[in-house]
Amino acid sequence: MPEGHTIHRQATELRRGFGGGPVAVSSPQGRFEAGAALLDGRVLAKAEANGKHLFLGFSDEAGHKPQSWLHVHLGLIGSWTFGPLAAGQPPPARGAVRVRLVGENEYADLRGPTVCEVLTTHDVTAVRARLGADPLRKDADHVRAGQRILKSKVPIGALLMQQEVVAGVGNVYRAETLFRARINPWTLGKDLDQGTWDALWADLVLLLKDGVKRGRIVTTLPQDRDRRSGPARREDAHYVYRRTGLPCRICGTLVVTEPMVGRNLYRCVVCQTG
DNA sequence: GCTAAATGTTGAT
DNA sequence: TCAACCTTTAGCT
Repeated sequence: MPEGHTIHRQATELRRGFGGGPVAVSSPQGRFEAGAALLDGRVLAKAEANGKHLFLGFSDEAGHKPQSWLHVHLGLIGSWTFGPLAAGQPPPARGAVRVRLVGENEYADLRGPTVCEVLTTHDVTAVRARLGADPLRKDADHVRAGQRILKSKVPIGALLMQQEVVAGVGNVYRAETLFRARINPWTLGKDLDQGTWDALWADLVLLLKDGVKRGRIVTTLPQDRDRRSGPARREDAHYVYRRTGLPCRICGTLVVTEPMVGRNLYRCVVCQTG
């Protein structure tokens, strides 16, 4: 379920499990053999996420700067799985493993990514330069994103999905943050004001951080859930995302879905008039 | 148990 | 504009 929070979580897990030590890199599936050979046996020096992009930096020796990077974008169905290494036993064979990392005590398998390639530090800088403000990064420039949004003739619902504007937000977060702000997703960027953008950004920071902590996306406030106490159940996690035809948690109007730039957009036409 | 759709992006046509 | 990626889950029978 890869929106930005997932990738940041995985970066942390990879850093914790493999950082600072040599990593055996292979491609059981065979589609990344040449790339794997470039990285095999080197030390994982960095693991960081930028929006939905993951960058693993490899160096020749511990403590050195990385010269080669594994760049991964999971796309729609890509995934990482992690597991402990049973002594002397290879990790379980299941599905098409594009990349396998084997460290001292654990392994990580990558399946189904859209992007999986080896880059130089220079290339990594170029990829990152194309990305917009990431709510999960301290170096995020939300003012710059706002300048772009507040003069755009594109609907805010589409702008939030543009990774060169805001990096890490996907279909779930865009639908939910716009509902929480009661904003009509079809409102053009230029028709928003600075205060509205600042509030939207603050909410995205809050939601994505919460997503990293939980490992899943929960956007509802406890008082808006069908069961108002205890942990949020899956069917209680969202206001509008994938709730087509169900009553809005606030006003009871049925949630509608309609395509926006080729993706399903969910909203409440009564609550979201801002 | 089966089928369709899905949190996203790239590259070919 | 469309296929590919190739897994997971929701929804149906």
